[in-house]
Amino acid sequence: MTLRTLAESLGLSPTTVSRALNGYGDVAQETRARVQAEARAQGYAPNPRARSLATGRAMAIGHVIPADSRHEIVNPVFADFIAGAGETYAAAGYEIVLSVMPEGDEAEGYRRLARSGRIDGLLLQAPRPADRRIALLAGLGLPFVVHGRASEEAAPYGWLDMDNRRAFARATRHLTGLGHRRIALLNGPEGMDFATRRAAGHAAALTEAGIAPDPALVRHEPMTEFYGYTAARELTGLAAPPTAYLTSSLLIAVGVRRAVEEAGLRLGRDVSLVTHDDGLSYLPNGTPGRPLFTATQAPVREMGREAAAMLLSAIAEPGRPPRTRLIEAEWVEGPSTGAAPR
Amino acid sequence: MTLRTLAESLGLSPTTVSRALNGYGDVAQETRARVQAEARAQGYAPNPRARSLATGRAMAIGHVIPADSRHEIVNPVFADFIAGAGETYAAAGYEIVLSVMPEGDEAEGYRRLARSGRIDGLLLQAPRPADRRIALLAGLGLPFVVHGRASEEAAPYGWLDMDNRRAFARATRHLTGLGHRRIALLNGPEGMDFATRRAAGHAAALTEAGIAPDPALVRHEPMTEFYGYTAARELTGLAAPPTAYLTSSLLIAVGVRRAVEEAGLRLGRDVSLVTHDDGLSYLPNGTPGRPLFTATQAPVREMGREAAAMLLSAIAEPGRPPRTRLIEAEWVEGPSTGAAPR
DNA sequence: TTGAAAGCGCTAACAG
DNA sequence: CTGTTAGCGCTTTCAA
Repeated sequence: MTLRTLAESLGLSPTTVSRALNGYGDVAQETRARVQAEARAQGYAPNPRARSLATGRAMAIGHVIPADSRHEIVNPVFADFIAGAGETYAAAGYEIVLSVMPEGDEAEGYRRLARSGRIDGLLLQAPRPADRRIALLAGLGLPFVVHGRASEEAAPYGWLDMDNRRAFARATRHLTGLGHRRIALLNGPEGMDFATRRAAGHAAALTEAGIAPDPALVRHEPMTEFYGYTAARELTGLAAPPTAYLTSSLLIAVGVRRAVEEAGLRLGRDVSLVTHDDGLSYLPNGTPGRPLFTATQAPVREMGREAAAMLLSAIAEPGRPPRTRLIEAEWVEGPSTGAAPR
Repeated sequence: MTLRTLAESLGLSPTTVSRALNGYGDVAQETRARVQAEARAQGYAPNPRARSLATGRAMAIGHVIPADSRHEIVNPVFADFIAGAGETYAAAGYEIVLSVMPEGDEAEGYRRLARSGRIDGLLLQAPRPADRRIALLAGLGLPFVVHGRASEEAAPYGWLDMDNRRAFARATRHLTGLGHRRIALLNGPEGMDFATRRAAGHAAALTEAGIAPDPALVRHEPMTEFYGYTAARELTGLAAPPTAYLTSSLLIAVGVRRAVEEAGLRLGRDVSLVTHDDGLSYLPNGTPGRPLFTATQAPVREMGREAAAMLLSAIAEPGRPPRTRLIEAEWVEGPSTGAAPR
């Protein structure tokens, strides 16, 4: 079932059929109706490969996974983000092409991807403060949007980020407001832009409260329960242990809760905890209205939808200056905080 | 930079250049070397769209995400599986096309995807015991491999699954061997094939030990910490509470641990727990050699690699009877079990 | 309002 | 061993 066979069975030329189907003007109402009816009846679907070759548009967006990755797709944040983006793409007729980028020559990988013509745009995730991929992609002329930011990148580029600094400052302020002065930060991996911003927010709020940031209370690790557990164990064992914890993910918080309880303390009474939470469907912070932890919550799925929309519009209007969007995290009160330090 | 311009700059015909580049025979050694050198020098990369149209192969594999999904990509199991599969695809020059399937007319969605020519094969995840998608895809003639099985599907089809029944029977047997007689099963969502098989393994091992399965001790829910927590709370409150727990995921186990500890019991002493663990990089069961929980462990990433290989070979040799592969879970001893019931 | 013709960039018979 | 010739299925000028 090709455009041509369909045209023949209608006694029309492929041209007319194509125009009728693609909603171009200059086709008689009646002809268009006939064509559409026949197409539906025969179950005709245009071949995207051919269409793509003819139009030059791939109708697909690239998302990249580093091959070695423990931080990308495997982190449910990215999966939820992609799921959200996928909804937007699907509505616009775009597919997602997931590219597994071999380790090593990253630049060449991106270049190949751009040249390949398989995708019309790229969504970049997990940027570092001085991420080279941004200059690279800008140079390649492939439209892209970054999920997160590269804080040290001077040139303008499109991004959508959560206000990490503000969320962590707010959480810290909440804790200083309760009288806490030793507030540990169990952050994500060092070198990630979001972790840098979170640390900055924490430090700023401490300084604001007249507290000198204590490097011994700030940790950077992959965001797993085990890390939260071991870090909190060590911290509870300090001569002057923290009275409050700020954690970068629910899993870290789970680990902290465990260590704290093993140390004979109770969360929300002896020790306070605020965590960041990406609102993951797979890792819910309790049930709605009944959170497990006090948290700053980001709508990751929604962010995926929105980033995708930004990218699609960048593709549709090349030349436009890139847009940026900063999302505010919500504040969710749970039982894990509220207590003044003992 | 097209094949033609490259050919012109070499003074050869596009045909020869194409053959030289694609490793066909019938090209002089020297010509081939010259062509390859020039291609590299000019940074030539063939246009996959054109190649795809000419060959009829898309060089891409489809993975489907239901639009409503809380069970698919958002579950890190699927993400890790896809990451593994992606490695295999990448090595063979294939991309992953992630299709977000709108809710509702699923069948039509798959049909469209098959007709679209965007993909050469499909990897199906999260099957139900009587999953209609299998007959549908078989009818469409699109090669596919199922991650998991549809137990009630009679016709042969390719699949790769973990031996859920056996893993859960083994875990249960381990617990009955310790003398436990009230062994709760906190399973995954009802209706998923894997959950059905896990329940069957649990029941079989109980029966084998002369214990009548107690429906009150078997639960089905999404695999979150909250579920593990609430279910275990209820179970610890029973007149005759379970002395051991078998859980379908690490997050459930985390919830159980919490409920159990809140009830004043200690895991591994007062109460035993064995969990299933998919070996996720994002949700590690402790660190290697130091697990948090005793577990049956499946190598999900590796399964992804292998399923992808099966699919690629099904694509390469159409007509071959479909292959199937059953993966054994490993047994990992942790501190959460080992105790006889009190 | 419709159709003919010329590609999009590549592969694959078929000759030479 | 190399080149000529047709397509793959669709879009898109340009004429009619």
